[in-house]
Amino acid sequence: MPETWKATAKAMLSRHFLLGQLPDSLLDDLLGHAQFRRYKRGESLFRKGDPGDALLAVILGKIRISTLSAKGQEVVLNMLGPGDVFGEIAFLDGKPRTADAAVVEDTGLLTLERKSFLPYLEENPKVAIKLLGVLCERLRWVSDSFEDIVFLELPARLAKRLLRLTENFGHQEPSGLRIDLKLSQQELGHMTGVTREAVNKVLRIWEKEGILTIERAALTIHQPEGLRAILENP
Amino acid sequence: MPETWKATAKAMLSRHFLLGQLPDSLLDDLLGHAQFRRYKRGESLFRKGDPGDALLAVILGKIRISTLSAKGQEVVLNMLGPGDVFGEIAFLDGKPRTADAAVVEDTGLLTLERKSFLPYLEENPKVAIKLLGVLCERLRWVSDSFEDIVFLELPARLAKRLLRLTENFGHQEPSGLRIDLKLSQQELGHMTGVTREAVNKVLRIWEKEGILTIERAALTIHQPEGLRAILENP
DNA sequence: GTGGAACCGTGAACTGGTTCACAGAGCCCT
DNA sequence: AGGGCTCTGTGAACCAGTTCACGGTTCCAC
Repeated sequence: MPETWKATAKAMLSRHFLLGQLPDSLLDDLLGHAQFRRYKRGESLFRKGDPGDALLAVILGKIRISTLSAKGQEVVLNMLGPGDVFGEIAFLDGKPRTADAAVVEDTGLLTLERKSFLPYLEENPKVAIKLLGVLCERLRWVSDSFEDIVFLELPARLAKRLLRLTENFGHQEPSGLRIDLKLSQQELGHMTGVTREAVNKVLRIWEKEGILTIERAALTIHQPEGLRAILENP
Repeated sequence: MPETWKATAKAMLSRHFLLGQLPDSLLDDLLGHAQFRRYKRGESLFRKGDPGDALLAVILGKIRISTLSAKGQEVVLNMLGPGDVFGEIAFLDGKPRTADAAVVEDTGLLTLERKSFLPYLEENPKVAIKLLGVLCERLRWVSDSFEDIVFLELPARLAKRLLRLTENFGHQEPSGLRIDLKLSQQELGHMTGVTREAVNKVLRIWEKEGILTIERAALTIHQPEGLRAILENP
């Protein structure tokens, strides 16, 4: 998408659950301020504490949002794919970034700079209101994750995470839903706030029960209901 | 404050870290849409999942924001005092409340209804932008709490919480900073995601070390540095 | 193809925090 | 002023998840 990126990006944004409701002309305006760039897998986009203040939208590829503890322990907060928007916090308040963002596989991103956008925002309250919606959504998500980690124990947390991953990244296959993010058990541990070994033990139990099968960089869920059941009861 | 509440409320809001920067006329406008009411201690303002969509501001008194797990375990997310604003999420997106709010001690609240405010918002982008700031602030706070709970263990979490409480609710006394929220060790447990007994054990150690003294419904911190030190190392 | 590197599987010992159980302290209501 | 409450202190058994340790797999680069 070397030169046609604007069209693709517009199509993508207009499919966004909130931004999509904006009138066509406003979307064009927005894109007028934006830039498109490609990134290679492994690249770091920014780190927690960095001053950057751009808003980013994933056009294609996969992005990992994470944080490191003082002792180097990592937590993956989210995995993003095409259509997802991130970096809104620093973008909106101009303060340091709240987490790390890195490219998981080759990616194209839309970038919107704070300074080129703020004046525009004042004149377009509709856009501001949409953004309020985006932030509320994000806030609900984070609060939810918070509750999960204090209330649920590992099996439930892991089940929930896998279900969420299937929603965003699962392909339907004859044998079941396949998640083929390059997802090591280590990473799954980081997503659930737990060690590699603990994840392994739970996954193997589920494999024995026929709920899923484990492959190298992928998982196939045969019985999503099995996972849902774990969420419901003790 | 039976009839003069508008003046008091205005004074309070103008001291708010973000809303205070709004021009005087806008503040008056805002207050024109607001209502004042008193609440008795123990009253529930709303529960998670309720449809309510008002924005609330504490004029005086104390409010507890919390959630319950499926099995009835409670987590206190925050304690609010005069000048604090809450309920913005449901207010802004019109969806169900994300947590419970209850009155800890007799309280006066300013209430702003979503429907009477939304049209106004479209015409005053400056207010929308301030609200974006408020949401960013909240998002940073929640993300922070999230990291605390996965990265820090109990002593550090508790130390951090106590320091935060002294900031908002501590009185300076000859012997040290006194927190006299009616704060049972049970509640402290709820705030740190841990049992009453676990809190007790840590507090007693600190008492023996002279960092603080425990009274019935209060704590006196003699050496805040002691707590800060716990945050820094292992 | 082959040698390393990164990932997976699993078991044993350990640990921070829970659960249960019970005894004492302070509080408030009549 | 005394009887019940809720809150505190503490110890013993227990448990989910960690840490450590090590052997086996799969992948990829040369």
